[in-house]
Amino acid sequence: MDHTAHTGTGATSPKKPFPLNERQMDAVNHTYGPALVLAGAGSGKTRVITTRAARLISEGAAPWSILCVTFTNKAAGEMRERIAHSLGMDVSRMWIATFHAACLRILKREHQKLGYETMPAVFDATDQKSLVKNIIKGMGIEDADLPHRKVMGLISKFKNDMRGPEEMAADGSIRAAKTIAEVYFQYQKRLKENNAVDFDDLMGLCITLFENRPDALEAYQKQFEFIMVDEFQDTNAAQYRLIKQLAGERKNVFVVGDDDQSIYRWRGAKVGNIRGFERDFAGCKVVLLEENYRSAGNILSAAGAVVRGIGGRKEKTLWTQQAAGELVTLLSASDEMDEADFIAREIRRQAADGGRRYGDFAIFYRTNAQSRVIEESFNMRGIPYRVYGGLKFYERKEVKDLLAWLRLAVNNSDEISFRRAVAAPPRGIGTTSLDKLKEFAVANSVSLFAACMMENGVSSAARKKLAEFHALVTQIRELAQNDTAREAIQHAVQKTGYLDFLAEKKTAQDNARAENLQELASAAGEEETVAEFLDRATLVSEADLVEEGASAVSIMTLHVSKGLEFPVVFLTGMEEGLLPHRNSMEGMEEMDEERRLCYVGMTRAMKKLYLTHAVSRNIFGHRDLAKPSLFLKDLPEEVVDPKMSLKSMRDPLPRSGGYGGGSGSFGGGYGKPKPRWR
DNA sequence: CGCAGTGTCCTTTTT
DNA sequence: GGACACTGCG
Repeated sequence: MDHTAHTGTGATSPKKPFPLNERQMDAVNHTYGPALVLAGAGSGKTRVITTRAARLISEGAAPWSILCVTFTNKAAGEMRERIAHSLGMDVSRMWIATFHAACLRILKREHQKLGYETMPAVFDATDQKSLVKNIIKGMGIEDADLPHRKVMGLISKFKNDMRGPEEMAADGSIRAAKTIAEVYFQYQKRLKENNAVDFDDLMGLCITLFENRPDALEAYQKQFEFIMVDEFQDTNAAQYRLIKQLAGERKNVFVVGDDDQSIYRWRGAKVGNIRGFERDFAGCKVVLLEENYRSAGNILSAAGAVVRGIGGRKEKTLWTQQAAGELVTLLSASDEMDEADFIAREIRRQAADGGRRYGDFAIFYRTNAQSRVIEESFNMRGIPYRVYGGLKFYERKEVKDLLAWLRLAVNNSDEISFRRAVAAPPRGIGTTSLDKLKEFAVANSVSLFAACMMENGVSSAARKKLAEFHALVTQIRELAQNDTAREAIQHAVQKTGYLDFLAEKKTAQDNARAENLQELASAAGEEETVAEFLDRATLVSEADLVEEGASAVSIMTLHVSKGLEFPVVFLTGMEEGLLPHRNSMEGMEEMDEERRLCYVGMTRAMKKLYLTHAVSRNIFGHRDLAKPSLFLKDLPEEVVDPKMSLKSMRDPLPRSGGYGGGSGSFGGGYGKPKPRWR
């Protein structure tokens, strides 16, 4: 591949013209004991990790003695490939995985030691949501008084801090702590009844296992002679604990991170783990990677200015041997349509000139809701694009419905899947029958599924239907045991009647849904078991789906963009309330995280960076005036080329009020208001 | 019991 | 402009 198509992780181009620099070599050659690599954006950290892993193996380490934890499955796959390529050998026995996938793998072997007779199912966000809502409802509380979103967030946060319901109840800083703690308690109980675990439990259970069973811990400590952790700044307390457990006395832990790219604090990530590491692994080797191989000089200066003022950060100054390159274009659009149109025209122009391909461009935004306008503009002009995130493929209704059948077939105790499958396609079993069935199941301590075949007190018509349903699931269970995942899905689509159900309706949406089911079948491997496929389906992330060198413009949130790189980047919606987001503008810590998010987006750009903002934007269906983001004020004047869209010049202020204190000015940001638009 | 139509609340960011 | 809960009809 000669063209600079984007690659997935910080892995950068497959073929590096430069040899490793001195500091990179220093890190690569570190063998025993703890090491902390502070790696700035684009400083070649992936290369350091893969080169080191390859070196360890070539010097005699067994592939399976290396545990390498990454942030996305995609990063894991790429690292594995690069190591295999550089060694010219099979490294499938190396442990390269996300925390979640690695823990799942451990639990598959060890779940019985934790009291699970059969391997529990992994509930995803949607399943969690149904469960939590169900519990809240069961407690007789209105959802408005206890938003399930908030409850889920708190439960997750506590789990990631390894704190239980009791600790939550006692936490004075939380409103309605007692009630939410009760939901937490019920939630754990119900998970167990469903023979299920959630994402956070994957880590929590491994920690518990290692705490309670020194023999198990010792076995893994012995196996993992070398541990490497990528994106260390985004590890949470539980993950860090796990690393410490596995590192044991040997302490061969090599972590790579960048506190400037810590953007998951809201999810429990602790940047403080970097400082914690220096304390817990006293005397660890510290390597600072500051040479950036990705971005042109002006991009780097602009990005650096955004995070410079953040308190308590590890001082790093990225530099590059590359030329300054083009100026960073700062576009003021009059509204979000105008913003989208500018981007679309700019991309089409550059693609038509032959200088760039559509795959060279990426568009980032803070919230998923911002994608729609951009899509519309692209559709109008026939520009190919792919949106990552938003409604995820595996969370679409039809996909979830079908997966529910498979999951129920594999795990008969899974009540959430039962309820979903029994209702899709509709088969005349409604809330009344299900309530009765549930009552019976609880009274007799059996699963809903088992209750179908018993004297369950449901009306006879419904009972017949339940028995039919039971038979169908049993049939699919047999398919699931004998067929490959792909075959099983194809059969299930037919047998459940789901395809016929969609075919009857014939709306455009139903056709799309039928196609999605087809896509689901092709997503399943031909050599994969159903159980394997279900695990994979639960743990895929958005970033995993970003295609290498796609011939379409990539559109995604800033969070998804982490680890990627593109020749041309548009960072949109640079407005107060959006970036920084209104919900994060209160606290200092939150604001700093917004800055880092901005920094992450900017540092994805290799050759050219555009920052765009709109003067007015439709939000919740109401048009609001938006001030340019205060982050723009930090940009050094000499690297920025401010522009106004033609529409804005004609009509810069559609309503009274202005923005940032005056038309054409950015509130005295990077110097005098002297727009040099062309 | 299922569905379509109406009204309400919204929305950060995701492994 | 959308997800989702509720309602009232067939």
